[in-house]
Amino acid sequence: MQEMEKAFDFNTAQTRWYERWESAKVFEAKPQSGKQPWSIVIPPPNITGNLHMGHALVYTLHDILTRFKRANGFDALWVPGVDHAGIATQMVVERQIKENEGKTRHDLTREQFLEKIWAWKEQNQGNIEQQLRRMGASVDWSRKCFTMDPKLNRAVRKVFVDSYRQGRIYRGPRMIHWDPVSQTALSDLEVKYVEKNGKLWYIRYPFADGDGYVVVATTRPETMLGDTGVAVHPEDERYKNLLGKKLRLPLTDRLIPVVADDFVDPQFGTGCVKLTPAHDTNDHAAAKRLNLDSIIVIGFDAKMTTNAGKAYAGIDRFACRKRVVEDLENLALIEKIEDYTHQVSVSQRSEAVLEPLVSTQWFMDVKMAAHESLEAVKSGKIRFTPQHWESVWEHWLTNIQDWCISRQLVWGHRIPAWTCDSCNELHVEMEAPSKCAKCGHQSLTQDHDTLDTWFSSALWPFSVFGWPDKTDDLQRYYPTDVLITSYDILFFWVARMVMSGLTWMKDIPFREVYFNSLVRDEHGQKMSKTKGNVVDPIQSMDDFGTDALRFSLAIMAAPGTDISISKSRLETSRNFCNKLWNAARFVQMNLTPETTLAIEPEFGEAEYWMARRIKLCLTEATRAIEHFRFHEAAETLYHLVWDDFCSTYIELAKVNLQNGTTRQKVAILHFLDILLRSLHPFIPFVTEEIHEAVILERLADGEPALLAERAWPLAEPIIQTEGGNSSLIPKFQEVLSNILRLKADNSIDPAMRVPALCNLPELEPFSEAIKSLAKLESVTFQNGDISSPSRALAVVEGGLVALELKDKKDPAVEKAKLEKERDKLIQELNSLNARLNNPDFLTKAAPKAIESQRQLSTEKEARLKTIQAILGVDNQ
RNA sequence: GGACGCGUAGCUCAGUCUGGUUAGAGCGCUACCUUGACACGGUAGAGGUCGUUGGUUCGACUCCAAUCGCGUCCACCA
Repeated sequence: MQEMEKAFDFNTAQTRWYERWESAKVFEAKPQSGKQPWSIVIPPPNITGNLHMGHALVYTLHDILTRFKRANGFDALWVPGVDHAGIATQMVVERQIKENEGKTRHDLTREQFLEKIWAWKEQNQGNIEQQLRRMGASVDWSRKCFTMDPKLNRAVRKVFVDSYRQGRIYRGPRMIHWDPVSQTALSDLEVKYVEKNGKLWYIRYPFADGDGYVVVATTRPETMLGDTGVAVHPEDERYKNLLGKKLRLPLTDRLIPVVADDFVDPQFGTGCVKLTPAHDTNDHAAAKRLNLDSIIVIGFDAKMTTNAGKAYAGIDRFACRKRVVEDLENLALIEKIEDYTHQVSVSQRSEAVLEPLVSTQWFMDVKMAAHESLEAVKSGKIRFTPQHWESVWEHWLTNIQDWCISRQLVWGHRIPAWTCDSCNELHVEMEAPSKCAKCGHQSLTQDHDTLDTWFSSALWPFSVFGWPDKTDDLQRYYPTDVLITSYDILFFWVARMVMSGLTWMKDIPFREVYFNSLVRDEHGQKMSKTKGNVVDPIQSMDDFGTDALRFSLAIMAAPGTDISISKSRLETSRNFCNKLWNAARFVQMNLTPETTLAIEPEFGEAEYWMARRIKLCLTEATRAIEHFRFHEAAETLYHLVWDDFCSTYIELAKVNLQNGTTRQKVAILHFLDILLRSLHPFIPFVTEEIHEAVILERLADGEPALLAERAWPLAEPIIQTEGGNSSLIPKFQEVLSNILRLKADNSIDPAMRVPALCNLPELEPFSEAIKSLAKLESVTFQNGDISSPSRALAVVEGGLVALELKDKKDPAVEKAKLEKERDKLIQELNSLNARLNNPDFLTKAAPKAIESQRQLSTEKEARLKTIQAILGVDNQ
């Protein structure tokens, strides 16, 4: 038998056990097992990514569920994988090339650049995978996927081609968000609005004929070079007479009309809006209605085009802004300038200020799929936890716009579309066509664009199982059971998975969605590098152990609330692991080799009580996990171990451990075994380590040697045993703590042994325990009055305890304590009795409620009587 | 402009959906204890009336309304 160290050493346990589990294939799905399947897919982390607290939380919750299901007899499968993360990865590698070689991506061919990214990917994918192992994630590595694997790429092409043929995907010029830094189009979702302090320039636009001008207000003066009209509200009396008049657009030689459209807010600015259809979403829509021209004055490089005029062509848009304002000022065409805070659209990834531009891109029409997805949640086929996300879901899907899916990046799934070099005929095919279907020409060029990263993520719940092939895995594990993810990708990912699942699998991708919390710092602040308050999960695991990290996250994970992670929380969890470790160490030290789990234990009062506590807590924990109430489960088990098992049961069992029969000793082994199995999903390493040290060589025949393979213990016969007097242990606890309190109140050295008395003879069997735990000279149980002037008294449920203190007794202290308790009781009784005398309460409240209040009142009366009696004695 | 979340002990948070004992936890704090599982420990204790106001109810931290404060998301106000 190996000796257990005094403190749990998490460092060695961590690597050791993951390797054991992995090589024993504990985490691999077992389709042939005949067990009911249960599956979950990982939200694939970016290959650029490093484990952060958000990941740590998501993986912890995944793993708790997966291990829990596995232990409950399911063929549990957790599919791991990573995401290629188009823009993010390309940006990282670009930066690296710049640093190492001083080159930009334009100095490389597409192929050279791609090669470098693949090399980088090979180098980095292992990093996040290793971190997943450190977390203890029980994923099935044999089914690991990468979003750009050939298998998944085929699924992407299949969806693209079929969607195109069904008319769901189309190509055309549309106004899109252009990122001039990353040089790509973005979808609406990838746009972030940040508040910036800017100016509102009021510019005079002179009438073409005669004197006078109108004044327009703008935040972007440089776009005026592309203006093709000025709009006012049709009902605006100030400007009604101007409709149809021509204006001379300053700095150009163009004449533009004054037009009416009701999108104009007469209250804002001057009530006149300049229209730049090529560079503003609103203006673009208005120009369409009003039949105005669109003039592109800003190019994809964010520099002014030749359309902007000789004086400005080639200048960057922001430099041009300054120039335009100067020029207008020189012409006295600036009416005034106001400070103005407004929302500027930037790329969520690159933070670059975006330019709305008209560009030819690929789009996906998602109206139909959105409608079905809405129904799936409304009808309850998919359930959200917390539920309030359903309203967000509904709002977004009801107002959904077509999705811009093409990106001008090289890293990603290349669009399977080819154009004939001769006749320009478009071919959308799974494979490159050998010749043009229209003219027979053999030279075709593939579209240079790639797909939005989320396009492949959307297919994840079925592409990982080999779709479009009808594989066994797909058959068995789709739909998955649960999705656990962060709410910030509700639209990006969750909605798109549901839409594509319903479209391509004709079935939902998962039955339940649990939105995990945001992890914040110890003061509830969002973590950010600039604030410097980032808590690193790797560091946390180094300092406190993986189990401590996992347990901390789990016990804080109340649905719908944020998590504050702090050093002190991690310490608490580490201490808990250590407590469990030491309890086990104590058990190990006291057992003989012949004490095994094959032996049926003999129960006394303490054992019946402990079994009841275990059953109650395990029932609660089971229910809690099934309802994603991980914090409740963790907390319940925490107190079961610490308060019930360590503080109460072990103390009571010490006598039996020293002198008892084998059957008496084996009870504690069973309890420990059950606790280990209950806690394993939360803290797998320490429990497995203890299991090896204490349980392994005492297992009953046929039990698996690894804790990770053993069953969830709720159905154990050992904890279904009913017997004993259920009120005895709580009474014992109350008596013990009152004796200790009397010692403390009377300033008696805890080590000083004095005699004690108690008039609850049924506690006689616990006299040894009480004597040793309270360090008493003796403890006598007897019926009747035990009060005396030389004894300190305390009232317990149904009786009294007394300490024989002789002249050390401090009557003033005792009197004050009792009076305080008496006053409190009187107050409580007053309000209780007022309620019980209220006819409305008696007629309207539930009988159950009335009964419990009555009982309470009776108990309090009894206690009050006892106290009054003692006070009476003292007063004499 | 909409929608949502949060406001409970010094700190970080549970509890509120399903109204009913004395509102809980961890950390921190006070006093004491190195007792042979554990000082990453033990014992005893102090500390909140649940943002504010009003309503519903026999009864509200819990339900409703209003209000203040904080946070988040969505939306084309130049």
